[in-house]
Amino acid sequence: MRALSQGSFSCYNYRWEEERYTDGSKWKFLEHKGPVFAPPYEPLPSNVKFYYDGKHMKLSPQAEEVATFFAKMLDHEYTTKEVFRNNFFKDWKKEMTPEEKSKITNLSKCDFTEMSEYFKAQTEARKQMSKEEKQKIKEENERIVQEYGFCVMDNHKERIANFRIEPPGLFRGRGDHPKMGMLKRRIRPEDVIINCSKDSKHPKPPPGTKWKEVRHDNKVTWLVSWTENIQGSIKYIMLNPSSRIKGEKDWQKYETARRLKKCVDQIRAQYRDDWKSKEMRIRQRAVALYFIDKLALRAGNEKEEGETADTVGCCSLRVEHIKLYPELNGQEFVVEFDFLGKDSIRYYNTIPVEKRVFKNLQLFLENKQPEDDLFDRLNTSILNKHLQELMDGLTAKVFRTYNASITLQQQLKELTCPEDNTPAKILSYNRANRAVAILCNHQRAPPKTFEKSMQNLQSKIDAKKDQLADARRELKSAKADAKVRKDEKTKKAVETKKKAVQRIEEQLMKLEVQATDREENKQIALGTSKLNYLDPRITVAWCKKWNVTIEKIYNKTQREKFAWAIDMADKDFEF
DNA sequence: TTCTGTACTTAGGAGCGACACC
DNA sequence: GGTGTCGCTCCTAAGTACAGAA
Repeated sequence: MRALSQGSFSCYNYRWEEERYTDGSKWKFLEHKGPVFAPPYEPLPSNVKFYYDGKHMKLSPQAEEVATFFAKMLDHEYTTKEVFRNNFFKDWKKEMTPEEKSKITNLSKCDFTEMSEYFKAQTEARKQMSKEEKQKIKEENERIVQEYGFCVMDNHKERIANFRIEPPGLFRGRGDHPKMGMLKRRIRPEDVIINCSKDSKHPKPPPGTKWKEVRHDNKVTWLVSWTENIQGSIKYIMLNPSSRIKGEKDWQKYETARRLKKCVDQIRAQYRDDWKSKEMRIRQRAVALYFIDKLALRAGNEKEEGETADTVGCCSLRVEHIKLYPELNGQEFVVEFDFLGKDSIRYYNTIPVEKRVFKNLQLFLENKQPEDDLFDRLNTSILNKHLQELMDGLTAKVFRTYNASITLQQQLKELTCPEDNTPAKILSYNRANRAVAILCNHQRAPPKTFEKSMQNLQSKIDAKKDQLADARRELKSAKADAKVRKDEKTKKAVETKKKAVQRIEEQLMKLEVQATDREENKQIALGTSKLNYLDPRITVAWCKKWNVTIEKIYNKTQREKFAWAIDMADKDFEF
């Protein structure tokens, strides 16, 4: 592997040698066409009516548009939630004319069903379109991608990730979000900041409009930004993961994690030592770091109360999120974690910890209320400052990357049997991947059709087993036949039957492997760790070592994102 | 030190199209 | 040809991190 600092980087699209910028610039030249805006609102046909308190009411276009957002979500349980309904109604009223506002005073008296039916019919009609019509739409989409989906950054044509501006609609937060149902307003050119280089052809705003600003900031990587109205945060249009700028950043991330590998033993020794510190803040820091390292918890930045769902990470854990058991199920010093993490995904885990950690936790809990911070002398900024002193570039999240990648490597070593066939090897890979997903708590809702699809697979397996039994019987009788007759023809028949048995055995095994894999994956999402935490070079090396084609592990998008790794890792790569 | 704003990464789910199967 | 299944892509929310102002 080449050194990062040399900046040489050649893969499918990149066959060049160039210096990295050392002054913090991200590019010298940047040219693009600007964003694609959401299509304008098309008023409903006059036969699609809205009713208030049982009576037809024609809505003004603005009020109607917002009403359609609600109508489109009618089947979702969101619309039954109190918070959602209140937020929606409040924002909807802001879009009404004074007359509408005075009439429509109760959301429960609003009847959106005709609108809802109309949109369902439209979806259905879209499905029923002829091949030609569908092809035409596809081509039009393709044209837009060709025009707006690419930019030029320093001599390279690059794919843009999200060149379409988010359309207006109702905000759907995750979990118990206090702002769910609020109106996410339409973004206009006047809201948009364009970033490109001075000497590029600047994107043109749609006729009759202006950009909010055109700037030329090459210290950042984004092309377009705007401020959304729900949280007041900035949204960006950036490049695709396959781009040079994202690929290098990704590479750098894994290189930082590999540097941690070299000093992690020392860091662990130190935080263990710090459990004994005289200073409370150091003990807290040391215990938090232990959790981040051992359990791959997220850092846990503070959040503004009431602005978002109530979720926590390590530094923001509260007393109510852990329980201490001096003894539980035959194990000593057990900590039970139960809290909502990112995306309101529940983290539940009981783990035995060392006595010192346990005693420290007892100390941290003393005289506190359930809603008090567990680590009251600590936040992510303090923790990261400390980590920075231990290793250049070290932050809390590097531990997640490091532990994920090292786990994959170890698990692959442990689980891969050289004599296994390819499907079995892939099962081992998925199991190693799964170990990481479990560590990182990457969950998914079990697919709605899970039970059924499992049953289907099982009946396929049963059918295959029957088929195998038949084939074996046939083989047996062929053998008996051959023993009696002893001629070429019957001998040949035995060989054919033997092959058939073998083939069916292989098919059966493949199905069984598939069933195991699927069952074990019911509530676990492998994609997130594959995409964000596992050094792709580990995977590339494993594929090369065991002659598994990379296509079996990475799909096209993933191969594009990891082109740098596919290009540079050989079978001996060690994380 | 705390707060705020900004930039960028990480996350799960919806929806859609390809493909297998009947 | 119709239907069910599944993987992929897109979408955008929700994190982390850090700089600079207050």
